[in-house]
Amino acid sequence: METYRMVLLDIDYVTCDEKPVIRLFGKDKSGDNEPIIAFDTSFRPYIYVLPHDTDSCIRELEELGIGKMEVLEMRDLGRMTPVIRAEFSHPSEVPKLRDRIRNLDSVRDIREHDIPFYRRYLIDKSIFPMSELEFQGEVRESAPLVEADDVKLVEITGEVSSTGQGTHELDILSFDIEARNPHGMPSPEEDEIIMIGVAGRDFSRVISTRGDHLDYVEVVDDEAEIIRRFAEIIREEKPDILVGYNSDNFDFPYISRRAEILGVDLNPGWDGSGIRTMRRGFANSTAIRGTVHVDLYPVMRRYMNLDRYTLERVYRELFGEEKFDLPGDRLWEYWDRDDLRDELFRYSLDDVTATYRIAEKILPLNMELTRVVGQPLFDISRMATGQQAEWFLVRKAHQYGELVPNKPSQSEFSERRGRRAVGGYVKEPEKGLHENIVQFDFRSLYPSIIISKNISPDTLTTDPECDCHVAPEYGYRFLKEPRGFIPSVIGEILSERVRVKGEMKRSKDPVEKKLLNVQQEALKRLANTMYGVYGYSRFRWYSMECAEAITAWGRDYIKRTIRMAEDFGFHTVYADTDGFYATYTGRKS
DNA sequence: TGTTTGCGGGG
DNA sequence: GTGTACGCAAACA
Repeated sequence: METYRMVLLDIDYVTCDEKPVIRLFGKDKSGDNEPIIAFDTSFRPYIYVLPHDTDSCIRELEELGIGKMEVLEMRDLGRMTPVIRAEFSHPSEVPKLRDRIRNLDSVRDIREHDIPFYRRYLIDKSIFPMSELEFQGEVRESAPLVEADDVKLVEITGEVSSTGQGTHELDILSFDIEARNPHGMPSPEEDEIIMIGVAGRDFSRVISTRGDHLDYVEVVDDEAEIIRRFAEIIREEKPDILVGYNSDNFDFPYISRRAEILGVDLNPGWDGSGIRTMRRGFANSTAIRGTVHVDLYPVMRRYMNLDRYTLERVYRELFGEEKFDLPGDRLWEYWDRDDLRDELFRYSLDDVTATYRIAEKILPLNMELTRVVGQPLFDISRMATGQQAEWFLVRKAHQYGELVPNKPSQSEFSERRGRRAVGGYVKEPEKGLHENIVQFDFRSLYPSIIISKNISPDTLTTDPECDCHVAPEYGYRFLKEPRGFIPSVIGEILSERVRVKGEMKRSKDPVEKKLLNVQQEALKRLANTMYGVYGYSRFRWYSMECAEAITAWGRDYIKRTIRMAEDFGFHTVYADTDGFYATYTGRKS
């Protein structure tokens, strides 16, 4: 048995002899950064059962065939409650049995029955994707469902833990396809792929069937060969991250369909698996096992506020330069005409280089969010910020011994929808040019209010006798003691941010300084997300009372501050939520 | 005024 | 995958 260290990139589970096997994909840090798959056969799924009566509940669960059970005390929205931790042999048992368990006479409720198995593993083992982890293991000749001879295989035979190390120089590969499109948007049913551009740290090239006079073009025989070569590059390079722009919904589905039509078998995954496209509601997501595929389009939509999110627009916004562009509907002409073809090659190369540059700029923040939230970058890059906050809280709940509330049912969801908390106080700006303006604003107003007023679903009370903070306008009461779950978590985030900022100030190394800056930025984003999620209708810790109380206190504070300023002779010209602008008149208004 | 539908990105 | 999912503007009733 030896100790291994690896940077965790991807995680999944497979079934072997009817048992689940967790597989961790990453780069070996105890070796020479080579690809490694570590697998763990010892982890089992479980849910929490809240009984009316513990003994009869255990009996009823035994009758259902639940073998392993443990009685625990956990906190449920502030109240200590006995729970039964019921273990299953396989994740697929959970959806099969949970409704029957929920409907047992002795059962009050069930919890944490919808946590994907790989997420449960990350949370329970306190390990973080894009960070280094350490484990005891033994090298194996083979691993469950792995058909590859170029990856190190290790069975986990001892404890898994985080080393706390986070630095790892990222290996990013970007890609972009071009198709011949004589009738508008290309359709994979009839329109061939003519180019695939790829770019890494110190190379960029275009794979195509033409263009052999250009040094950046790799010429291959036919379309099937373009696709095969692309999959081969991914398989051989095994980059940490593969990025595209709208690649979830365009490039990858297109490549997959063309490969299918042409009869090309693709296996770019570390385990020899192919391109997997999954339906996620309306949109798709596409994954390659081992390599983290990040579609920058949803990332950029969340990252900045623009009218449009075309690659051109986003690139201009980030770098202040124009990208080489061609009219999209005429690209096929550029391919067909000898005098225009070189421009199409340049366009392809420019697109893929732009994608790479955007990735270099944007991924660090997503890496840090991944490290803080503790879910895979693949998921984080596709999650709404509210979801990121929620998964962060699910992890914290496990750490604190708190039960995670269930997701809202369809009826709860539709009831919540449409209800909106009143927002911040706004005083419409006075028209005109104002001179000698003074400005005031609160630093992170809402997070501070949540902490100072202890606003949390588990501190909300109807007890008129309690020692409470009472919300203005609404009169909602929040216990002063003990500290609520969400205020504690926000407090943790903010003090961690203070620590990181201090370290940043002390640091002399510019690279380290930059990393620490991104770290504190990620923490700031997470803290600022927390106030909004109380009113987010899919949120597990949803509470309209909390959402309303926060903004009510916010309005109260800003209005009182404005009043005080006016008593000193200031005149407010404009105010919004957490700050205001004023002129000095010297007169009390 | 409230409710339903359609779209974004990609070539 | 312990699945089934966004958010907004425009069009419509």
